Amino acid sequence: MTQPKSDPRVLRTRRLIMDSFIELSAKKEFKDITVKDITTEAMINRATFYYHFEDIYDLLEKALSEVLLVNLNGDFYKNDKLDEEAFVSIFLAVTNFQKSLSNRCHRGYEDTIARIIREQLEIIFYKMLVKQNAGEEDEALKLNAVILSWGIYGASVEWKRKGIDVQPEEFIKPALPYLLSGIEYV
Amino acid sequence: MTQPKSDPRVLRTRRLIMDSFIELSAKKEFKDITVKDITTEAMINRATFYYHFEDIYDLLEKALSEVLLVNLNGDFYKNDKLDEEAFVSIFLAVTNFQKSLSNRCHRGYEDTIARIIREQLEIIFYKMLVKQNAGEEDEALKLNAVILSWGIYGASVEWKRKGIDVQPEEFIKPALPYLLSGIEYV
DNA sequence: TTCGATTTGTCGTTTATCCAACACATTGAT
DNA sequence: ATCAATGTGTTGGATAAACGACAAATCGAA
Repeated sequence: MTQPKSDPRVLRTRRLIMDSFIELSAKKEFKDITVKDITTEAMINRATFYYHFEDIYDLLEKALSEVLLVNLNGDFYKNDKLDEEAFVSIFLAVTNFQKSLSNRCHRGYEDTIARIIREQLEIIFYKMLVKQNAGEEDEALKLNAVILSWGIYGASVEWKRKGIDVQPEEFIKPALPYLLSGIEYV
Repeated sequence: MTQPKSDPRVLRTRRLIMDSFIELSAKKEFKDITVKDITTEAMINRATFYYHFEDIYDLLEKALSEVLLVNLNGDFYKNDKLDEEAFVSIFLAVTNFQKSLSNRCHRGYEDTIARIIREQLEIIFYKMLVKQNAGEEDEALKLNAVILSWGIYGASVEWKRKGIDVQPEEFIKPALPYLLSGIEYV
């Protein structure tokens, strides 16, 4: 994992690349986007791309993570504790994210996207659990975060399967007790 | 005179600086704008500013040149020849430029602005004269360009003195024969 | 005036970006 | 199947940008 650099040049270049990629994603499918397209749009050298990203899949991963994180942070980070309201708004963020993706047509990468979403959820849950239960054993919190992330992600998949006519709130609220049964530190 | 560099880093940085300066000019007066302000807004290092510009006056000069050139190129470069229509549209560009400047409040730099406008006009006229009279003696064309630039610039000053209720077209059209008397290569 | 704070230019070093070139896929048309 | 064109990923050397530090200049208030 690359540690976050603070050099302005790095931040600027990564932003240019990310924005260009998201821009292009709105026009083409992922499979038709080349590294050359991105670097041309971003007006940076192609070699510079490889300085920051393994390849185009690495970029996809990081771009998706970022977009999802923006979605998540906007909403629920205000009250800082994992109550019912927090779970509902996290679930809403995830389902909104899935909807916006299906517009952008990243077909053929559902499993990649799934993994990214779940990993990000795990990170978020772990952070919130640490805040809420300061001083607890790390491993136990980590395990809880894993379970919660799989649970919420599974719920979003199930919601998707049911079709868009079901409101996410109405779907998740009755399911929450089941998801939380067996969770220690919430 | 610095020769135009083609390195993308150079172009990008200069654009960032220029845009930030123009941005700031809309909010503050020129005298209240510091190099630090500009580089902070542009998110570039202060030392990098001095790599591209002598000082803030150098930037003012180059920024004004560019803005004026954009004004000029947009309009009249289509028909490529110095007929009456071309003179009218050049004059319009200059007077529009002066109006937009008086909004942006660059007080105390009227003479600098004047010089820049005239120099740019000279460059434009020379280019067009070269196109029109391919193969003529350089010095004669240069002289004509100088005379034309002073003439048009003088006319714009005179127009400004008269107040904005006079339409630029109506002002310049009757004056053109006087401006052009004694010009050889038009 | 004097003092402190801010701005201005400059410099040497480190780091990110550019560039040209390369071998190796992948693609698409004939 | 072949060939040309295009994309991929990597390298080494050149150059621009970042950074911290510095002395000098400018400004404003005590």
